[in-house]
Amino acid sequence: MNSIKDILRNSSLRPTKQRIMIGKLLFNDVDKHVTAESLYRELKASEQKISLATVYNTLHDFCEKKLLKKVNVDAEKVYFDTNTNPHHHFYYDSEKLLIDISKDKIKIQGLPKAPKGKKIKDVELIAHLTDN
Amino acid sequence: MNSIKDILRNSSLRPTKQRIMIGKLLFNDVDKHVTAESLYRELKASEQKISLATVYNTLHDFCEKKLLKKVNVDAEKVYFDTNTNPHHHFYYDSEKLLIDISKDKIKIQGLPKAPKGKKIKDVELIAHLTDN
DNA sequence: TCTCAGTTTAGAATTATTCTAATCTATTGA
DNA sequence: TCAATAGATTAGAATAATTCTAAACTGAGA
Repeated sequence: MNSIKDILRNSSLRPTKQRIMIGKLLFNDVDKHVTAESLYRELKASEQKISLATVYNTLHDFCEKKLLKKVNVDAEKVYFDTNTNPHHHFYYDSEKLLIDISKDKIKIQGLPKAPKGKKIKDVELIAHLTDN
Repeated sequence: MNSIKDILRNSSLRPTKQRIMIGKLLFNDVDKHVTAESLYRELKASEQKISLATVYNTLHDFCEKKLLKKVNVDAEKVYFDTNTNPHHHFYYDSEKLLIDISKDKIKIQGLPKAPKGKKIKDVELIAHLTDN
């Protein structure tokens, strides 16, 4: 079992107090979808002292190191997903809730090839759910 | 040929000066992808007087009336697409440029069915392009 | 241990978006 | 036709989301 410190060091991120606090919340549990704001609230509730700016910085650092995956769903909400395997999402529009769909279930055919000099880095598929 | 006023009236939106200004920029031309900010700059350049808040309000009104389609790609950029047919997108990450992919080219298989009481309203697929 | 060159943090600044009070407009009825 | 009014629309002000940057911290080398 990797400690948070090891995870950080393996990604050449210094294991600072703030990053460990955040890492504990993110990586000791099942897969999660968080926002900067939701994490910040969780941290405050646990009496930890950290600024919202640091939460943002850390989430972005983690993304760069592929420890998290950024998911843009809603204009006013960026989610960070601890599941970094290629996969897709259901999004519950009214509940603002994100659910993973495993990638190997889904087959996408007919995607045009990328123009010269470009390649497809990532395919994001989000199925929006509403009440029926 | 529908005038902008007709388009607005058909959607039960009052044909105000501001909406007509915006409608002219959006609906008299080929398909476009705009942001509130980019539209606002265009309007200012043409000496029209309008507030950024009104541009936001109008874009959202147009979306509600299905005259535009909102596309969330990038955390810090919401696009509005004048092509309201179901379709998908290429996104040029570095250029922040959005390109339509016609829906009938693409086949998506294996999408789980929506949970009880929910239905899939919309499937958004964005293929991110980077330099290779 | 002491420097010094990055790194990291978080308050301040900026940017994006929404709210709401004031203004405008279409309709109704005299 | 015209005034009153209810609802729609606008845009300045407020809020919320995100980034910037100066100060604090840390680790490697002497």
